[in-house]
Amino acid sequence: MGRAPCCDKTSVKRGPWSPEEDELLRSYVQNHGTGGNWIALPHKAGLNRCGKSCRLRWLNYLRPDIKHGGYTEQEDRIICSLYNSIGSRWSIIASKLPGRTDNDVKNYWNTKLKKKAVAMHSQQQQQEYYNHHQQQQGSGGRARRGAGTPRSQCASMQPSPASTTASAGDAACSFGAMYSSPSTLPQATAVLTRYDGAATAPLPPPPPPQQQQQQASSLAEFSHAPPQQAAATTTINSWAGGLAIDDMFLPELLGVGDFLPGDIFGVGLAPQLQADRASSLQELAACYFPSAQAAEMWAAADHVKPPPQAGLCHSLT
DNA sequence: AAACACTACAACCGCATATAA
DNA sequence: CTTATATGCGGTTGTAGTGTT
Repeated sequence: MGRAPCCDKTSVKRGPWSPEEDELLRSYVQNHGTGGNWIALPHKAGLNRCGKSCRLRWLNYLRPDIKHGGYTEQEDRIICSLYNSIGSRWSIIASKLPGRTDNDVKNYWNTKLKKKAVAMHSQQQQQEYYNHHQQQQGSGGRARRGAGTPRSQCASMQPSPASTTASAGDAACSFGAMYSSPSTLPQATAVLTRYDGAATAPLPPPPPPQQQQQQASSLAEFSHAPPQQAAATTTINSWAGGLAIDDMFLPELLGVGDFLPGDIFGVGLAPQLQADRASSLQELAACYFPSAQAAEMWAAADHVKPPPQAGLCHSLT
């Protein structure tokens, strides 16, 4: 049959860790390692704790390479960029930030960064509203997204649908915000779709046929999604709508200098540059494909090689 | 000084997936 | 192949510290 029970949760200590417990766990792991068995570890280490709790304590707090607080501007941008692209995949985001844990990044986002994003998004919308009215009053000049707004971090925060948790009151996670003013988006703005089978938010109403065609062609042009699925974007819920690419930080994250819409997966890059960045691109691409099959479909489209088996998405921090 | 509100973050909970028996 | 457990992860909660009234 199966394995032995994890622990008796009624008899183990819970709540905050004491310095003594920390020291016991730290010294044990440093001397013996985890042994790949967190369940047995607390007993061996002389701790009256659940193995799960020990693992969490070690990974999120006691590891020697952990950084606490003091997030840099660059880290903020990386978090925003990745959240914008892949949603609340904290372990993936944290893996891009040396010394940071998923729990830490998650807390940082929920307590600080999200509020900043909401404020900036609100400011951006006000600006768009203002620009729209200026345009209607015949002042000429096309409304520019974010015009007059400092192009700083999180200015484009519009979390992906799948990142939402259906908390209707949460402006930062408002699906509608993504589509709040599509007419004000520059016509050339590319549309990025990503796979997420667990999209919880409702899809926006389908655009008129002409716009659908235009959207499909923009998808084909930039090839953000595997072509077979990109063509079916408007009919397959798994491709959870469109996400405006208005993000200046992914290229920095990926180490790509001149970023063009569509370059996330290497399309449009010079061959040499594409080769140089293949690893990073594949890592990110891996985040978009739920299965090896999808990755193969992507590979069959002759864009990039399929993500490695043990890709970014499967690695822990 | 006390009461209340807010913030930050550690820890817990539950679910999905991997894996051992 | 089936079942039960281990592990990893994201969401949520609890609480200590700090600021405000």
